[in-house]
Amino acid sequence: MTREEISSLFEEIALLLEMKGENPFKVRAYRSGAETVRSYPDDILQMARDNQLSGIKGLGEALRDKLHELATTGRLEYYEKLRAEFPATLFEMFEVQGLGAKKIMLLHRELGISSVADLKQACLDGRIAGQTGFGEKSQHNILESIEHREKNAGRFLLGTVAMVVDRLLDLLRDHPESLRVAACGSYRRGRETIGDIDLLVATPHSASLTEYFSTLPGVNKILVHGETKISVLLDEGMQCDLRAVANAQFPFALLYFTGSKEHNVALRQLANDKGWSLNEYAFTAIRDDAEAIPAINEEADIYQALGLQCIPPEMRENLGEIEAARDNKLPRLIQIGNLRGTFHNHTTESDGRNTLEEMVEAAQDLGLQYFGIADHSKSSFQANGLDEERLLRQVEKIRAMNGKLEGFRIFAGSEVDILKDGALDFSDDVLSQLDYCVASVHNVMNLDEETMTRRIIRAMENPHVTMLGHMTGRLLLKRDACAVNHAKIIDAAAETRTIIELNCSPKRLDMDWRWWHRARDKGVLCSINPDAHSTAQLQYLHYGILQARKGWLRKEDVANTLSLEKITDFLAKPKAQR
DNA sequence: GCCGTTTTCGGCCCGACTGTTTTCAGTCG
Repeated sequence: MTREEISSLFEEIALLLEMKGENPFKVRAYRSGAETVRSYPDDILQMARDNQLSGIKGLGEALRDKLHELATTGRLEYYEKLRAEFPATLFEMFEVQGLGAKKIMLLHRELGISSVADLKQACLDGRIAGQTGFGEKSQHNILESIEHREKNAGRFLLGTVAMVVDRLLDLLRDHPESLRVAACGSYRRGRETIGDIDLLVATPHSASLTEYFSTLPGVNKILVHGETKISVLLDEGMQCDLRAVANAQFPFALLYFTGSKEHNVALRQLANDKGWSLNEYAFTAIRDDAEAIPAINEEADIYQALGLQCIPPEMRENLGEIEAARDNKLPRLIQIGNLRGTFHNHTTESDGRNTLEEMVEAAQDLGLQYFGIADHSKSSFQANGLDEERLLRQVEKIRAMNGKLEGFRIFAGSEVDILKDGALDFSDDVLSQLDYCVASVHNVMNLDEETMTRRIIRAMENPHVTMLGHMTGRLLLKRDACAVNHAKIIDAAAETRTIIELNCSPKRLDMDWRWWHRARDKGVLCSINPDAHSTAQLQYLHYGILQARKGWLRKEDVANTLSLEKITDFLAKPKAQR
């Protein structure tokens, strides 16, 4: 068993105990045990096998024994017995908003409900309202949440898909007959959620590639299997289509399967104007007076043939990019290599998994010149937020570390909670001792649009608020964005010289790419922030770059492309002069 | 179930919100 699997197993035990109505502190012990296993900075599995676990905080005698059993036998009798007490489908009910262990067990006991499907039927029959603790409103909300869940079924986060795609592309490259491979579709366009994966391979022997693909590890079920196309269901639950084409067709297929559909329609119209048709295989002359068809080796050649600059995949949404490419006015989009630093990162001091030192080292390994620490503030109890005293101690520590660093600087900040009325969780006096601050909403997310917008703008008006964190609080596929007036907030950001964050966590990708073009034109600066809770999550920057590119952002629109010297000057200036 | 210790058991991060209820339990962050 892997560390991650053991960690999830402990979490599942916590859930099972909750359902049994066990002591909540016992439940918490398993949750924190799961976290300890997940983040322990040494080979904890080997230590478990060697019975060397004593002295690890959060792992007492009971959890140590269980960890030892898991590490040596791969099984846990305690868990298996616990698991057998409940129907397996009961767990999916936790995905319904507003339902926890208590209510799920009540519905199971009173109405025999043991799956989301049962639950939906019971709502439709009106059997939920009237149960203890449930009324009409609860029944309505449950139904709404189930429908939301159904609507998003079969969609996946960009970050989830990226890992699967990387693995499959590597396997395809391994095949001796594959010449070029690529992922297309909404994945290549950097959409924040993905329906299914579209892969493309150039090969002289299509059939052997599709055959090979059908045998790859992770392929769960074959849906369609032809000579040039195969569709499979992967273990992760997503559908994946592979097209195998001749090398000469590759650029056309790449363009066609990348889309978007609307973008392709517009391109075909341009081809028609030249007397050609355009499909996934080639240009074909369709009129006697057609222009000569140039040689096409790359996707860029197709755009050139149509009289366009090559349009980056992220921009292909038919939102003005074709006109811009025709007029030679495409923006020079930001690239990952333009980033010089990043703000909004967490450490073990609040709810991160790595220490300040580890996070800084990871940032240096990435080649960054500066790194901002913004742990949670005191109101975020659930995230172990820092109070004034702990924050100022952290600032002191950062200042001391900076004294020993050459050509690299740590900026001391805070992710300060925006309270319900728009006030901040720290006084101006405390905030003024920081290098910068990210202000974010973490609670009372259900205000009406006007109140929420006013709340956020009030926070931005504070002279110490450098940037606004994850503007809408959305959790992709899980929780809708808060009601906010984007346009008003963008205007206020321009007015108050407040940076807006592009939060790169694949769960958030917030503010949404659709608004960045407007923000850019208003002169609002962006900060591409990973919201990293571990060293590994610094890689989230890649997703942020994709979103920034979708939003037409250039290097000069993003604050953390500034050199260390320039960003230092920038932060030292009063907000109004930035 | 863990921790700290007043070594044998009591305390364990807090608060808002919701929909129920008629004073509060459950959920969520």
